[in-house]
Amino acid sequence: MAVPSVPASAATDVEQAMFEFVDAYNQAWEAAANEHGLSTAHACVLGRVETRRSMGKLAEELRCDASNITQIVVRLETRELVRREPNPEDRRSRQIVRTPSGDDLYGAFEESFEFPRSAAANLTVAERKQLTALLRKAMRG
Amino acid sequence: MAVPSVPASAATDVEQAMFEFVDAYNQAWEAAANEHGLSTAHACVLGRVETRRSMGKLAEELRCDASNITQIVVRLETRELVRREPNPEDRRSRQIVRTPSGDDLYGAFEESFEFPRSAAANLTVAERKQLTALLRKAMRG
DNA sequence: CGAGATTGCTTGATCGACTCAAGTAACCGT
DNA sequence: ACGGTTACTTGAGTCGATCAAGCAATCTCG
Repeated sequence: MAVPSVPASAATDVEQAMFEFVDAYNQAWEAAANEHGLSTAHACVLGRVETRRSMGKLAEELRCDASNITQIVVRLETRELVRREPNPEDRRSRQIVRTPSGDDLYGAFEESFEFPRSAAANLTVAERKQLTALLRKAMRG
Repeated sequence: MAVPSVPASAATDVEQAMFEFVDAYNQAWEAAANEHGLSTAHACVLGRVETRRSMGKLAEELRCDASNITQIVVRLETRELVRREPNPEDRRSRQIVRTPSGDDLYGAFEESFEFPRSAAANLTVAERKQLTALLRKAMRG
């Protein structure tokens, strides 16, 4: 599915453009993940643990239940893409880190997720600045 | 989860802004759906059938298996949000239509999905035009 | 016309993602 | 040191998604 969607009849022109952009982004993101044998959930987690993080922090950042994270991390661990290390300062907690092969895989994934890069490349320097400013302003502010 | 994500370390400024925008959009969309007791999949389908569509067309538009659509439409039908009508021109095919209460619910959902509207409202008319143009250009040409 | 392929959808099996409730171990406060 | 809280795990259950099979309607072409 992976389609935020809004029927073809989407309101104004900007709104339509926003929808199309978001949809294209989402699609490209999912496709890139799949290319590397990652589900979107796995890619999310793998992305976050570029720097060491606890399970709880991951759950919070990804806005889901801790038990969901457990499950995903376990699968990533059996694929040896991440490791769960004990936290010497709090033995309840576990620190998740990418393994070197996790780094490689995620690197390859990012590489093939060229949508944002190529979107940026379609714009001049000035336009990029403008777009950044407009997006930020649109998002409330 | 619902986080396309890219680690905090996301490349350039525009790319970061794009990510944040997409993420905010996705989140708002999902939240609006949930507010009305809709999963994202249900909201997708319900949105599409504003105008009559066959199962196959839905599957194609939403890029998923036909059996997935069957399942979702069945659930929507038991909630009386859509109806499956026979297609007199091809008795294998079924036309999906929203019921009046489906219309109401989807209307309420769209109403509460104010992200794109308010994003647009944060911009001047000229800025909206600019943003539309930039997004389209970024998306390839 | 009619047998064989194709199309449109449904069913059933299976898996992953997600949530919730319950459990366990470690920590913290008094 | 006991009670409550925190960090995570486990188990049950649901939904979303895909695949393989099946069935009926339609199409095709000899």
